Amino acid sequence: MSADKTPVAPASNFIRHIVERDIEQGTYASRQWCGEPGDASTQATGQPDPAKIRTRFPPEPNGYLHIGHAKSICLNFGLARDYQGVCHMRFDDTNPEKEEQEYVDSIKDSVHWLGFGWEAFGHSHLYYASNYFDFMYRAAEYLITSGNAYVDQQSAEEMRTNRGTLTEAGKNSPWRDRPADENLALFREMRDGKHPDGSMVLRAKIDMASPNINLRDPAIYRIKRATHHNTGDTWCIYPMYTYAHPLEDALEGITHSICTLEFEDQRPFYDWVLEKLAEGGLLAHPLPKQYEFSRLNLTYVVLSKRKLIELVEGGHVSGWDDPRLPTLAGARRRGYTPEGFRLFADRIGVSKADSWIEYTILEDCMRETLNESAERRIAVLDPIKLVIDNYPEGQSEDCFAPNHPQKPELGKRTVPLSRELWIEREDFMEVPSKGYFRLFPDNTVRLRYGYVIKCTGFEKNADGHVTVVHCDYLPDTKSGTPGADSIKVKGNIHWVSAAHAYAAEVRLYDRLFKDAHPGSGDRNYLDDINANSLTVITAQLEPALKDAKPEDTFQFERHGYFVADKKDSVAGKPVFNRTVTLRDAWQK
RNA sequence: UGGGGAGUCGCCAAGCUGGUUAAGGCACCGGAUUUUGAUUCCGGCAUGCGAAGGUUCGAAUCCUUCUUCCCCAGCCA
Repeated sequence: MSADKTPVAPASNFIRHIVERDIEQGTYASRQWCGEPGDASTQATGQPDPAKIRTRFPPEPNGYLHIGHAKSICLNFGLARDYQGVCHMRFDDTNPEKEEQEYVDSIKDSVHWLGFGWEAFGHSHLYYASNYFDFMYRAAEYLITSGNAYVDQQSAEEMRTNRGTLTEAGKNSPWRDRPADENLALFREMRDGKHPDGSMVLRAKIDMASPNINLRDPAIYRIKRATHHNTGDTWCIYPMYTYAHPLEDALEGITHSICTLEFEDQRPFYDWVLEKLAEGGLLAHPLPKQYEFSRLNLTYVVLSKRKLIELVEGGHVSGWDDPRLPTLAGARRRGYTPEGFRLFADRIGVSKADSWIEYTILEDCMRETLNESAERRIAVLDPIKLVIDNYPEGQSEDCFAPNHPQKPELGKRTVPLSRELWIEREDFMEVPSKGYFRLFPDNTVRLRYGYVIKCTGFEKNADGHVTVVHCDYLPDTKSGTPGADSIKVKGNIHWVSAAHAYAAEVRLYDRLFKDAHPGSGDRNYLDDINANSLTVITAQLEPALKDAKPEDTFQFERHGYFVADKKDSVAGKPVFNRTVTLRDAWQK
């Protein structure tokens, strides 16, 4: 069925147009690539770059990836894939205080899980900003000697006041016109640990009166005595993101540097740095260009790093991989699929408009991919006993259920039928509501893959709750036999033999927030938490489910998609997480 | 009251070097098939492109004014 469904090419977007235009005009055709990142003279020894374009996914390893990152990953790696390019996996690790190896590992894992890799043209394109510290330092010295940077000894406080405001120009630092050789000596002292943290900073010398605040002599190097996860204690000065990022891109031969809208104001500085270093011969044209797109906003979800941390540390969820969290680790445990995320990324598109994607779009992408891939199984989540009074006690027989209705090649499995079954509580009504066509007194219904039965009665307990439903089966109506269709019934309910069922823990997840825009208005987003986002039940499952392996996904027929939990399942005793329910036209 | 962005159907989003019946997806509404009230299939769904003027034979596309929303004053990224 998927064969005749030609995969729809991702919708066009402004970034694709730019890439296509650049390829057509040969904007980057003259780039040299020596096989690894390097400055102008190093790359000059290389060959014409076999990659038509180079993009990069540059997370800071200071947290877990979330759905918003998935959009960026699909964009950057997708572009490289579609235009014979390469996407570099790059860790932007310029702030040792916040970064850890643990995050590096989980990020790599998530990118791979999403289906992308960084092996191309015979090389592994895994890079770290920290590997460029030597070059960044050298480039900073060049900026100093060329009169484009100076060491400022104002306090952070003074720098802030002298930066001016959005509407007023800033004031020049008293150190702004220090001679280059003094700046150079001071900068070297900074590097050599002669000055305490925070005592001075290297600043680009641009324009304190610029209407763009980011151009009012931005800091590019700070003193910070911290052990770096990669370079250890080699350095006590570290470059700032705004300075480091364009250099990283340039050294790696990145053609299209794609980031989110909030960096738009930063672009003039990005170009400024690159241009200055190109003038000095440290970098070669053509230089990378930065393009910005709007970040993902999802209804009912919170994606800010700060809030995610708060949810985890505040104990509102069980950890970074809690299935209710929008982290990729959580989504994976929830049973969300890489295919679903890729479909989602294609579906929501890329633009510069602020937007809120409806959460159901994501769910629908998961349903769509899971419907295709997940085998069907039977599970009774809210069990009530059904007794077939005319079925012999102690007897049982096999019924045959296809593993996938649209894929007969996946075969069938047997499910045992006996006198006492578990059925879904909501599949019986003492007094049927209008349009209800399942079980109620005197109604006939099919036991899916089994017999047609007729409801003959029911029992109630003292509280008035139905405890047992009674029925008779019609012997000649077994599914797959010639008489199966002799009686037409509208209702079709699933069941599990009580004597053979596997009673398992099943977690039913719902959205973490009850408001589409958590924390909007003057509310605290924590007050919008849905108190019923997790329901743990004991369900009665068909016997075959006992052998499910961690991360096996299934459709529990008439319910939804479920996954055997990655963490809490043990051999022979899997527990299941509900990924997403099936659509239900009836409940509306 | 500085600078940078964005406003096309309920939600996304093409189109924007002027000329198309204003793509497509999701949602929604019909109807068909169906041993999942699932899936699949077929059909419907913007005289309208934030607003008002203007240019033009012709404008979502060009010009002017207005309006709404988002981002920026870390030695974070």
